[in-house]
Amino acid sequence: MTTARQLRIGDVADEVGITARTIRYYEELGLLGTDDERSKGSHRLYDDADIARLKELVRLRDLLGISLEQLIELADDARAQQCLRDRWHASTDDADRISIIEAAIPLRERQLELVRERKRNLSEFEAELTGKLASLRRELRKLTR
Amino acid sequence: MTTARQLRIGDVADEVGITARTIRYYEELGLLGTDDERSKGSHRLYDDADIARLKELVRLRDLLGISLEQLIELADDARAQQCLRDRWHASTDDADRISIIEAAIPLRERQLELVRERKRNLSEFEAELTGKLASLRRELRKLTR
DNA sequence: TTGCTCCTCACGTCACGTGAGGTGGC
DNA sequence: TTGCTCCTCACGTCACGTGAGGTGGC
Repeated sequence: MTTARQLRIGDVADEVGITARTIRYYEELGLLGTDDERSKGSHRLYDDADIARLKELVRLRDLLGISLEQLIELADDARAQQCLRDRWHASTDDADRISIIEAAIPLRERQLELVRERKRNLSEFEAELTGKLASLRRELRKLTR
Repeated sequence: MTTARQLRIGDVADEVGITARTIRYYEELGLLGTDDERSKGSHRLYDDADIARLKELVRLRDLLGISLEQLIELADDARAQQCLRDRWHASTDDADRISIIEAAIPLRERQLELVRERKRNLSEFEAELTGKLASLRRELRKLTR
């Protein structure tokens, strides 16, 4: 049993690049493990898995512009998957692991498609900007010659 | 004098892919020509230049995640530039046009740099996702064989 | 004249920001 | 014990959404 390092909310916020308020808000929305055994008023504690999760949420939010409502849906998908795993966890057999992986693959594929679509839109924008810059520079050369 | 087509706010909203409320809000913030001669209560009218401007604002907002406050700054830059042009407009000489172009170029260059940075971040994300997908598929093949 | 779209308030909402006032761990 | 970070309300803000009630143009 490895003792994972326990981080406080401020450290997590710094590492992820958000504020403590945002982390509490995401917990309130159910985007993070709700940590049932924490007694009211006591400090929240996080580990590296939580940091990885938050970083992914923030990236989906910022780079893809996904709303928190949509993030909750994705999380629900993931949780349904987790539930599936828990139910079959007594018999950690191959059928179990296969179904988990088969659920995870289309989720990642959807994310990948969103990333690529966004890149295409940006490439279009980039092309327009380079075009405008080229014509501006052409015009400038014509005038300064 | 070409009679530019006059569009109403709903048509503009449809074409740009936003709502009329958003257009009014942007006008309120000073992101669109404030149209001084419109009497209170009468309909707003737009032309193709307004549509182009709105489309660019929306793209900067959505693809680059730029806040409206920052968009206002950019608009102020552009307006200062416009002011410069107006002041020297009596003598539409080369020095005038050169200064305008020399002001426009770094503005476009900054936008281009932002677009490329965003693309780099997305490429990084894309690489991670393809990596995860590859290992998921490897795992699946190992289990189903 | 009849719809339809537009107008102006004005309150609601989402995703947090920002104190106020108080408690907990090195 | 002294700071420092944490806690929980709770109100503020940004970027609009969403009616309410009324007016204007084909």
